[in-house]
Amino acid sequence: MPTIKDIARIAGISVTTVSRALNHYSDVSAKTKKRVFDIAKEIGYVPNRSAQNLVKRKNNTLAIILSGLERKGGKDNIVYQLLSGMYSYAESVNYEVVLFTTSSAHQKEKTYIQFCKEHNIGGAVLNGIRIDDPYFHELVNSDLPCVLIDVLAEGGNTSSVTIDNIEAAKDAVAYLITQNHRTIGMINGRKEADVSIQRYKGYIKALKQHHITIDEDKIIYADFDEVKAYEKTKSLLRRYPEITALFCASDMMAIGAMRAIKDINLRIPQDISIVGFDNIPLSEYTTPPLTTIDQDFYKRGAEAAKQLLKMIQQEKVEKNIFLEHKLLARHSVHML
Amino acid sequence: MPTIKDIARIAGISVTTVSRALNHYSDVSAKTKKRVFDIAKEIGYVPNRSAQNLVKRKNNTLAIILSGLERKGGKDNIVYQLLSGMYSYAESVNYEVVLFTTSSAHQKEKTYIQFCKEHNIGGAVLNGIRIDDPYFHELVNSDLPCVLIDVLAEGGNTSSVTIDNIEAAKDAVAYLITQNHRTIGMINGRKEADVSIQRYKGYIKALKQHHITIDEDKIIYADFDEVKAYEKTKSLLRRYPEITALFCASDMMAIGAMRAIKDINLRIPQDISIVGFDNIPLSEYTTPPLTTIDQDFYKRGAEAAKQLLKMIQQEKVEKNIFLEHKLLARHSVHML
DNA sequence: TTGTACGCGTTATCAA
DNA sequence: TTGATAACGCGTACAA
Repeated sequence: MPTIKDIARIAGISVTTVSRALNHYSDVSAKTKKRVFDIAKEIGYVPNRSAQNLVKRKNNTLAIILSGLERKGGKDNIVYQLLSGMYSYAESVNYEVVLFTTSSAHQKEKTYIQFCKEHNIGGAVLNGIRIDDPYFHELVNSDLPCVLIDVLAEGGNTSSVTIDNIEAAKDAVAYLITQNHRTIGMINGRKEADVSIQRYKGYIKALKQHHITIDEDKIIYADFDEVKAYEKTKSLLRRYPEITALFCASDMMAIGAMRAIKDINLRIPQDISIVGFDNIPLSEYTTPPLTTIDQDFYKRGAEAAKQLLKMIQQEKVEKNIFLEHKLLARHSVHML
Repeated sequence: MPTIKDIARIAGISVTTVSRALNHYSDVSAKTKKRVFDIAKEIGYVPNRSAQNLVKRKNNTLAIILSGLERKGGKDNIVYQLLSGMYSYAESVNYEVVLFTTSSAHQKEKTYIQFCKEHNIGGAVLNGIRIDDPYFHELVNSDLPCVLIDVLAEGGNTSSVTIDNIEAAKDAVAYLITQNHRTIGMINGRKEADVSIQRYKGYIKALKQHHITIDEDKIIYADFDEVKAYEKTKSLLRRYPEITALFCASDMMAIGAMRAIKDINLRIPQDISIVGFDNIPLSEYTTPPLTTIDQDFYKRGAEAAKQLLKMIQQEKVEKNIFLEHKLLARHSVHML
């Protein structure tokens, strides 16, 4: 691999001059500069990033730390969208993105911080990290800029990009209520998850506003998992045949629930109405198409990267950025 | 950021010894070693990858070069699966994976090779790169180990991981024939794409084996795009109302075609049978569920990484690896 | 406008 | 078992 030394030797000048020419310093004669670039091109010179990073002590790289990149995990397309949005913004400002996963971290006993420092990462976007993950706290409490997806930021050098999950859940449930549903079950995610807590609050809020009695037994937790949602929905509906509608905290769970409903020979939406959350690509293709809360994960990723860059450049940023959401009425809800 | 120098200073020993201790060299006394690790932990030492890479001249990094990481591109989940599989294998052998996209390359006028050399990449997996991309040839003809997904390898230091697309397409069409279909249209991808050429051959082969007349006009190209498939299918079916079945070279196109069929008031599968290709997650949720050719992209990614590693380690490898495929009969095909 | 000299953090060579 | 020294490729203060 040719280096600037080679260019210097061939051109008969010093490496300093080569370096400055390559970096478009103003104090290099046009002639020298051209010569340097010609030679560089001719011998196929490519700068060595490691050497550059070493001397510059930074490397224009953002990390995205994911809770999983597992075989079955991508069905909802959320990670992809996030990555895509983040990548696109990073690219536009000449940054690169590297992936790191929680599984990889724990397997190698390498904390997120270690990974970031090793790689000279400027800042990290975190998605789907459980708040009981010790590595998570270590990172969030460090001085490394972090942007959290879907978890409200508190201390440290962190901020977040999310939607107003309370409002969104409230919108979903309120919609069911306007369609005259009064006995509405909820399929929630994980009790400890921030989004689940928020969406639970929104559910409660909507019911209260319409003076509907709350029955905690009609709220079940299915870990954001399609299969668990399937099973738990089955037993929920058997226990409470009076339920006419279901609010699900994710589309994947809604899809599991839809299958459960069909399997116990109930019709959607005539017997059971259902609304999901996320608007994943799949939700458009179910039968019937799923009414859901739309949120834009591509934009979320891009916003997160943008936010992160500001933080890296020490600009002042809002602690929590709330993006738009909207109710997308398709055909899984029936007016009573 | 603390360095080995700091450790050396605190421990009162040389950096050489620290380095050797950290790297588990056998010629360091247990006592010294322990002391080094204790201090390292205490001051929060993290090795600097850039420095390591600079001196070791290698990286333990694989690249995956993607044709796109676009907002709308991930619907089929293929890139995710590939990435997931590749990542999982790479992780198991302590390699890292970095992403690079064709759009990013062309936007910055940075060739794939440049990217790889800059980053000291050991080898690259390529997916979805058009063969008329000049950067593609530059890379494939270089000495950098490359593994191609879905494109047969020829010269250079390349190999490929694919399925037998001819056989797979033949299986799909033969299946339609066993269900007594005789007028079978094909929705293919792109005339120049390797997989499209192979699948075309398989389609022809199946028809010939059963002595069915081939009508090139019943083959259309929809660029692997759902919307284009929708439109082109509409006009195809109007032109040839005698068609009873469609073979699609991708599930996304099949999904577009299904919508077209419904929109012109034909029923699936009673009026038109349809078989797709890929077995993407979506295909299971369509109405009716799509009969398709199943291929495992997760495994493909893992296999590609494995292959790449062998090449990097100068082991002998097969030029083209063919993975399994199988016909997955769901409910979009009707027996005549 | 150009060159000299040094340092970034790490590993490898050789000698002690 | 340890240490001094050089080297990896590059950027930059300072001098010329």
